[in-house]
Amino acid sequence: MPWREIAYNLPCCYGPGIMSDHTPLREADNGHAADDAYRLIREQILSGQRSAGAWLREGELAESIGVSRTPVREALRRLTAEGLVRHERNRGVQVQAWSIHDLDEIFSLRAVLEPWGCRLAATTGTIDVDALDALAHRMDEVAPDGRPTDVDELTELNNRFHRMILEASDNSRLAGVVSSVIQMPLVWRTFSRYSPDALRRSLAHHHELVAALAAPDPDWAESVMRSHVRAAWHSIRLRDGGDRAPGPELPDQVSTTAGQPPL
Amino acid sequence: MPWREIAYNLPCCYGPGIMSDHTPLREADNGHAADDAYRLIREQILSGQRSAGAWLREGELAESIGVSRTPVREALRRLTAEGLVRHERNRGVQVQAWSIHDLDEIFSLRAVLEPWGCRLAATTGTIDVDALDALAHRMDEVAPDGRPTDVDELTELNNRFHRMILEASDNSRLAGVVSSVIQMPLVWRTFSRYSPDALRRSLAHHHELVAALAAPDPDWAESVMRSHVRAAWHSIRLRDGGDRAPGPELPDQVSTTAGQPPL
DNA sequence: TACCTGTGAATTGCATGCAAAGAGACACTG
DNA sequence: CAGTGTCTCTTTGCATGCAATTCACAGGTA
Repeated sequence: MPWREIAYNLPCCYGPGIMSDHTPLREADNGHAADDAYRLIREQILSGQRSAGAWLREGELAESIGVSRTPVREALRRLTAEGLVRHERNRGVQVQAWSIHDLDEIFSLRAVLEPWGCRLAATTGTIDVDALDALAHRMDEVAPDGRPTDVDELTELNNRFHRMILEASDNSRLAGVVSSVIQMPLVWRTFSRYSPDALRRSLAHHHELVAALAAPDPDWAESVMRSHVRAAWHSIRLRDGGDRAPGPELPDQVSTTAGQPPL
Repeated sequence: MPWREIAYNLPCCYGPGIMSDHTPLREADNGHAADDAYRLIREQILSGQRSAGAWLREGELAESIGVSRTPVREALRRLTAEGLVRHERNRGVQVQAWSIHDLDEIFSLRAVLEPWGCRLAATTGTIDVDALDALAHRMDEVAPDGRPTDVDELTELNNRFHRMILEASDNSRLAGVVSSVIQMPLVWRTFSRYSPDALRRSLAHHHELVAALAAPDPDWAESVMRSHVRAAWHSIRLRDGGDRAPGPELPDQVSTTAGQPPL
């Protein structure tokens, strides 16, 4: 069967012969179309360029990114699995919309999982306390007196801080579950909602966590982390008109292990 | 633009013109190639037809299922996101291999999440106790005297029992997280590893859970569920040569809420 | 007006073919 | 004999085009 098209596929990357004039994104083109698509679309969602409820058209995305629809589809399926977008058969994909109820679900889950992970990290004792301490101090610098100079960097440092603790818990699924669940608050651009007081308290918690993990005292670590998460929950809700306390379904202490004197 | 191929795509489903003689699967063909591929591949993995470490070739799967490689790729990406298979760029996809350590991770997570969910279910009080009770009794019938007559049905009933409780917790993410995490034990074909004694105890737990949720007494419900999960953990490990107790990292009681008299 | 019905445009679903990346075999070189 | 280049074969990655579905909207009927 003869095939007459000459350059059916171009030699390497950079898709179809004719390309629209607005340069395709793919800044740090690493040669993996699907990965690029995933990263770029995800960024656009988290940065708010694509707002909740907006439809993501495969064709439009493919053109703007500079790849064909195939890798875009793959990226969209991945984002669907992560819960950032919703997929309806034969209709397309739209950016997931979040409600206060979602926020409550997420924080009540965090308020169970993160303290537990923190306890585990204190128990295994395999955490690099110095690195953790460095992160905490770096955050102080980025947010002197509770006023952040760079919200993005602060968020990034905070994520690394929490991730480091969870990874020391020796339960990789725990770390995976938490990070899959806390995607949404990123959309909320968490730290920009903190009052200076709340932010100062949050940073103080970090230092206290370092101390509890250095001790190491699992009860202390778990308890500080629970305070930390619940305080964050309040800080975010308060800015949102929602002034009732975070869900009554979560008692003040969910998980207290008996006894064991401090130190 | 002339197009000479006649049946380039066949009118509806059922892929390419020439099809190998061994009938493609797609038993309950619902007309959605990607979904069919996902379901069939998943079944083959869970049933053990594709054993851990085996490579899943897109071409082979596509042919055996009776679709093209595109929907197979989509199914494989989905399974990757769920952790059932591993994907290596340009090399392919292989069935995930599990270790005792994975089992411990999963059960220690369950031992935190399911009791908490059970507490929530008892607190919201929105659970259909009668339906739950019916499931518990049905399980008695399928496993009279701790000897299952149909392991598959028993597993299915058990899954429904636990899912029903988690869905009553009013935290959809909790249900999602648990079900995404407990895929692996399915591979272990859990109930076939239970001794008659262990299975009897497990079924008794179910009835006790119904009672605790009917009361409703959140402390009781939470506590029974914790026993239930930890007992299951032991039952599975004991059959595996591993005779040490499930990870010391999880104290016997992870989450005890103070006070509140029974009833 | 309310309710079908049909037509067209936009968009996804899927099959296919080429190009590129690995894996293994084998000869060649130091 | 170990290391290295090259050749081939297998398999994935991606671009593309047709088919099918959905939606909006216009026109016909009660």
